[in-house]
Amino acid sequence: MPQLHHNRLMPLEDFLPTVAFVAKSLSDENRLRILLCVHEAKKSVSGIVEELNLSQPLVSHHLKELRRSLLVKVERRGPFVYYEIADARIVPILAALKDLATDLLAARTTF
Amino acid sequence: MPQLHHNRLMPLEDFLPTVAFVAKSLSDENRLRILLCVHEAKKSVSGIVEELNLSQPLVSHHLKELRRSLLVKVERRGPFVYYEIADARIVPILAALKDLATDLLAARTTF
DNA sequence: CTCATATATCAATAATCATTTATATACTTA
DNA sequence: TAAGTATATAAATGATTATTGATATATGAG
Repeated sequence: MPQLHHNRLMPLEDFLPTVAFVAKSLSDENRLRILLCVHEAKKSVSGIVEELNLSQPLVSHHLKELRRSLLVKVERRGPFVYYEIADARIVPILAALKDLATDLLAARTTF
Repeated sequence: MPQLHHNRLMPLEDFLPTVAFVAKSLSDENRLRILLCVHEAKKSVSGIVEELNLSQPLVSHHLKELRRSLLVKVERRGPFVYYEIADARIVPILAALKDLATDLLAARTTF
């Protein structure tokens, strides 16, 4: 088990491609809805489709993208494929982005 | 000064378009480089151009996008236009994204 | 094996976007 | 006003992407 928690010692600047890649995965509203959906509980594709009222190919497409960025985990059980959030820390990060954005908007519209 | 800090009470789900919009602004490596560049100090466009070795129109283009998402503030002084980070809280958020992404990658490559 | 269902992939389309080159605008100085 | 510099915008291009409709693959039931 070599270097545990080496992450916090590495400068942010060296990981900008990685950060940009993850941010791109978070840059679509439907993907964020799917991400929060599978954060509540492990969900099948059809479950997500019904819950979010999106087409099945669209959900599969976005799930593929979320898999590419490792934000979700997959598990096949019978004919169903279940997705769940890979790391719950993404949610407070999204909340922090929301807080920041709303503060910036509030400051912008305050005269 | 109506409802201060109303943000934390609002559910994340209601702000997914906003979050997606900000995330899109963070989804380009050059924009992230510019953002960190103007985080160090207030910088002119030409200063950013030299420091990052990007073309001037490209830097102007990305600065426009960062302005659209309110992540940077602008100030004209003489012929120079200075940009600075609008809210320093974006940096720890980026660091958290980096930590999360590297952890996910490490877990992925651990067998 | 056949059928029904769950999910993934393919093809096509329209839209968005990053980048470059060229040009326009804004400001300062002489 | 004319010239020079700083920045922004425009036009063009190639690349990526979100979405849809059709089809393929995979799994389980009978």
